[in-house]
Amino acid sequence: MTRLSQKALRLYDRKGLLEPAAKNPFTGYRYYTIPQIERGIRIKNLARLGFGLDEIATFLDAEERSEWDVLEVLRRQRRTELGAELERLEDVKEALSSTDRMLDVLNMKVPEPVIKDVPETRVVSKREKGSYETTVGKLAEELMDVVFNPDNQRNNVRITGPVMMLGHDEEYKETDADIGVAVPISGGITVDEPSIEIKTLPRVRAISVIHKGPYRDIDKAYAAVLQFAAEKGLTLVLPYRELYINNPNEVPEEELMTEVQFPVVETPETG
Amino acid sequence: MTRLSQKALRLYDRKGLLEPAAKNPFTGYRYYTIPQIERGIRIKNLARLGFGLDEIATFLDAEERSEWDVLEVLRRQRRTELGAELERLEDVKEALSSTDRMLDVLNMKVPEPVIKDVPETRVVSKREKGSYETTVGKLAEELMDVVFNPDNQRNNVRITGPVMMLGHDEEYKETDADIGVAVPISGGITVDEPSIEIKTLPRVRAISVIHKGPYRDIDKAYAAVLQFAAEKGLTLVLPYRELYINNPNEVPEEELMTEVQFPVVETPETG
DNA sequence: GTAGAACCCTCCCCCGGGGCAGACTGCGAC
DNA sequence: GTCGCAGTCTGCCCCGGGGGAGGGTTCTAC
Repeated sequence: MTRLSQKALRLYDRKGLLEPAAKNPFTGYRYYTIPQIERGIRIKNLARLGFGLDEIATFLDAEERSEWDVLEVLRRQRRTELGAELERLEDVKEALSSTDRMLDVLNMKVPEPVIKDVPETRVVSKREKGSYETTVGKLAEELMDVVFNPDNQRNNVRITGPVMMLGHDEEYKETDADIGVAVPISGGITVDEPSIEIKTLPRVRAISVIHKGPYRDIDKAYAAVLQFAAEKGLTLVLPYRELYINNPNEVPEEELMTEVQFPVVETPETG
Repeated sequence: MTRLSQKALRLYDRKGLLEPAAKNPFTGYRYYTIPQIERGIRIKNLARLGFGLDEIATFLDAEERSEWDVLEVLRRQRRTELGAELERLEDVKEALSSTDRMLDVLNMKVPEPVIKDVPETRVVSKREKGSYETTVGKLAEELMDVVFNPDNQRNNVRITGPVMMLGHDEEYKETDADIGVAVPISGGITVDEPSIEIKTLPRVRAISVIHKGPYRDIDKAYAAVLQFAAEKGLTLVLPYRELYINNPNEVPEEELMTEVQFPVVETPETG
């Protein structure tokens, strides 16, 4: 009658949520009375609405004491959760609508920004003005030369993560862009060239999106970041970072992976 | 980068879904390579679409061997499941939209039919024609008298479930309705009156809906049954049963509970 | 060289039950 | 009385991880 399984009944008994009126102490058989069946049905209904068992306990308790505001709070809370869940499932439904769309999602052709805490990172870096196309590669090579020079190798200096670009410009500049390149390292590195710095990039909260495919399509990732920031009411903070996850010399263009990390802060209240 | 938690990574390792390229046998530390990170991202994406871990394994395996039809099957299957889930959540959302609606659901003012297997039941019963109002009560009393007569009490005859009405009419009849009343019992009962039968009601699949409130509103329950049967393409079979869960003499009208059980069979194909 | 912070590891309990094993019981039928 | 089926019991493992304990390991900074 309650549409609760034996398992559920036993569980509720153990939790004290619905204890049988009588329990044969010899055989352990559980016997329920009519009011308990009714309570069971209400538990079942609450569970169907997605409440957890402890919430259900709170709910029934509050109801018994006529604390209506508690019920109201629980309901609103649950409705909010449910809204988020539904939204997510709608997206999933869209992604499952056709095989092509599903494969696009799998292959990350659809950018999916997330907010992420990026930890402190110790890097060796160099900053210069120039065009993206030539400068990033050049600086990266210079830094690699430093890391791999015999002195530093002897000191057990190692690369601890992907090479990244730090962008300091508010807008896209074809030439004369303010570009930093950084290589995460560990170990006691020594550098003679004064333009090369050892520093620790601060911990930041950032919008992160992974772009897979030719680098020339990277603007899609940035578009996604901007939209996400606008939706969530976040303010972007410079410098942003671009992490080159795999090596252009080793994989075909289609397989290239780049992670964009754009630091954000909560947008302050106006006034 | 994969947005997978440590916990998830460890789990996938144990399941063989994503094993680290290297595992320091001394410290147990896990180290992943770029292709593994990519695999990790795809696993994460599949998980977001709601696939189970074993399905994900099947999926990635099939993909590797270019068995596209397998992917297609998995996708369709998942989409169907998701559709059902979404439908359910839409109902839940509606139920949570206001406090009143939520309480209506809890108090079973909204009938919710389910399909249920009703087991065999041994009953003592009597059948007669008359009007519902008078006949059910009369027959029930007669049956109770039989069960509680000294002879049967001595033989440990007991009532094992709620009194029920068996309806044999296709349509509602104000008078001259074909009405049976049955009381589930255990024990070796003896009956002298020939119009009272001992029989075993067969096991049936039935649409079940619990009605709470005054008996005069029972038609809502039947309306729900008819609609449900039509939706699922089921054919109703007589006799239906009405179970009187609690006793009208003990509880107020508002608390009365009645379960309607209407046996069904799959509608046979036409032609 | 060493201290301390920040990692990582393994192991165990939690959600809300479903499935299954193995043992016992209740009950109708003979 | 007693046989046998069906029902119930307890207990353990499973889902897909999250949370936390308790212990070892990097790594930077002094």
